[in-house]
Amino acid sequence: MPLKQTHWLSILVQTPVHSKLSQALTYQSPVALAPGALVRVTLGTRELLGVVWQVLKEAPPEMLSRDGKAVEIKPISADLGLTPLSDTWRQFISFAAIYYQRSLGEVALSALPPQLRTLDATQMQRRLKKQVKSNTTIDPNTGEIKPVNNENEYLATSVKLTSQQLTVLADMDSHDGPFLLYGATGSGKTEVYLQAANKVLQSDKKAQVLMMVPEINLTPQLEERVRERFCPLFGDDAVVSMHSGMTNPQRLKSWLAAHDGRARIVLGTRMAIFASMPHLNLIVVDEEHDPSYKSQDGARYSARDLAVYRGKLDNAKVILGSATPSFESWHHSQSGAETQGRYKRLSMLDRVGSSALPEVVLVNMAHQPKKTVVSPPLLAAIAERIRRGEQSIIFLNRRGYAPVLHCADCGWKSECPHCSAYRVFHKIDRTLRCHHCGFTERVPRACPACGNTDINPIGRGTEQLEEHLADLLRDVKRPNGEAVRIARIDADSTKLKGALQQQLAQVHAGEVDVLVGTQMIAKGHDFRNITLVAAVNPDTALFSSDFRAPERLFALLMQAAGRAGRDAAQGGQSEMWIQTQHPQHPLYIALKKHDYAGFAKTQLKDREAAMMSPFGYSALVRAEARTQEVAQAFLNTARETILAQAKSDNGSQNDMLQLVSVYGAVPMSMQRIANVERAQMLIESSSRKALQQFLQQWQTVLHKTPAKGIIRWAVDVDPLVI
DNA sequence: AGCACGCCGACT
DNA sequence: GTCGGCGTGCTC
Repeated sequence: MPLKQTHWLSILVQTPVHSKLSQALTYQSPVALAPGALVRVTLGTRELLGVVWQVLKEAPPEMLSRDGKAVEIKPISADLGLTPLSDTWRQFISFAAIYYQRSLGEVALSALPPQLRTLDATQMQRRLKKQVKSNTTIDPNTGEIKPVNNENEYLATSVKLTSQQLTVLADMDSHDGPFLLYGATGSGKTEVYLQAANKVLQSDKKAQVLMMVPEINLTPQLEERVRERFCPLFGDDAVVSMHSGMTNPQRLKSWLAAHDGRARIVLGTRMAIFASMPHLNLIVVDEEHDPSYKSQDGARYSARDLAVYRGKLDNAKVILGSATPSFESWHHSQSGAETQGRYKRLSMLDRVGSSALPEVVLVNMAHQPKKTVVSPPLLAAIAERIRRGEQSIIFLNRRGYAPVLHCADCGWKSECPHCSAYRVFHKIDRTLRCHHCGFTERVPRACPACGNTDINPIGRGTEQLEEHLADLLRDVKRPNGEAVRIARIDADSTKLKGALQQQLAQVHAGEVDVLVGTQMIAKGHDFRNITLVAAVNPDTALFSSDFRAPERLFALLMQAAGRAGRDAAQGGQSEMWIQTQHPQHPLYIALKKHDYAGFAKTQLKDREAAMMSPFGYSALVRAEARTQEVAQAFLNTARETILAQAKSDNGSQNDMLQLVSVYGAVPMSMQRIANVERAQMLIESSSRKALQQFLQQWQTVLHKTPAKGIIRWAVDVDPLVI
């Protein structure tokens, strides 16, 4: 029913890119609303959260439904009454949606806290009132209620900055950025972030800072440091967290605090890049090389790349920090005509307290007996640490007891019936578990194929390594004569909530002598008393088909090495041991010299020759179906359509296609997961612009391609693995 | 994506 | 007779 006086609005709701409703919908409102306002609207029988995207100047042209009747434009149900989202926030969402080939509605709505979708207007108002209350404190003496004092006196920190930290901070003051802060582990990057943040927050009463970390559970120390530093200055609710481990009410609370400007610092994982921060002045991306900044579901965005764009939009400085930057960032921060130095590189090569980086020791496993797990020299080195009362970390990137169970008689292997993968043998509960779909069974007594009772594990995982080390070290005694204490940290040992924190605390308290684990312990943890870090079998990544595997291995080993000798007193005697069949491999040679720059240079040369990122751009289309044929046929049909279209069009489309290569559909490297077949198609271009243009049209073609039997499909722009 | 409508099989 | 299976189609 048309209202007497009405305002026409285009409004975004949660709609997937697949559906016909991927565009903004039109509603009307009796009162004027600004773009960015949050409203509730009806869609069919449901009531949904909507974001006002545009205010239309006039009544929209009449839409006709299939049966020829005019589609009625409904009024909105309610305005939630929040401050509208900013123009730059909306621009940012638009950019992300276009760049990553998703609908506006999907990106905008998934950028908001989930609970906002369920609250109606009255619940929202109640919530806001509560929020105001929590922003006040009760004076313990008078019982008087007063607002938190946000204009606290400046607390001078007792931290003494190194000269390189001061240099870097001065450079950040005098340049616009974005900055690549290239700093060795232990060089004091975190202190630079805190100082930079402090400066911004002190100089502008409203300024906000966004700090991103790869995984917040793994870096509680950073959160602690940020709170310790800034809560006394700006109040307890000036620092909020945003990550998926929080409950929905907590997430809403943090989001609202950031949105209305009360939160001065937002500390979060990749999702925090979409936080509404009206006075955003600084973005820090810690460990910017970390793959977890790239989302692997829904809109597959890179929070690191988006951070650079958001900084530009919001006129905020951007600091990307790492000891082993992504090759993309490294390349972009090179001075030279080619890259025009898009980022400003700032280096901090000395460790605080001038503790040396640990010495890298390579053990040539080709000279060891065939099935050696822990070589005698490494074992001796570990034993030596135990006798001295020092700690060691041993890395193995395979959890479970053994990656596969095998029957020597008939050749049966413990394949997962639902995936193209082996089920892993877990001795601890005598199960075979698929690490992809979770399918679990008791270990069979005899070979399921031939009945032979002699079935054996092949290879080894952390569980077995822990057992093996306990055996090898059983006669070694600690300084006080007690037996060795060995612990294991991996996804299995930390399944229970809080288990990780508890286990880490044990290591910190010195209750563990040897820690066995997967890469989850390589990240972010400062263990003071660790003087030996060893990678037992890192070679697999050297010859992986994944072109980023060497980069990741190098970063992981550097990071792992950084765990050792954080204490200046022990820095000199700390060691990083690597057991390898290929001690002459350039990666290990570079690692031995702690030569990230040299390694990056040779790797970037290879990538340039192959026109890979950052010299070329790519996207993947992935399709899932019950059969591989159906998945591939869908992709190939779409490909033929767009190629035919371009051929018949002699103009711009054809020109664009000259710059883009579209390859045929192939099975994904993990071809089948949980009985779903997966196929992918690679699209490459030397021009980002051409690739974007192509993807734009590709999107419509894909939508029109018959998708019978297709479970889902999605485009992944700038994929991590090809 | 939800959610309703709709048309066929085994149950209190 | 009804509960419920998931196929088709619509939502400003």
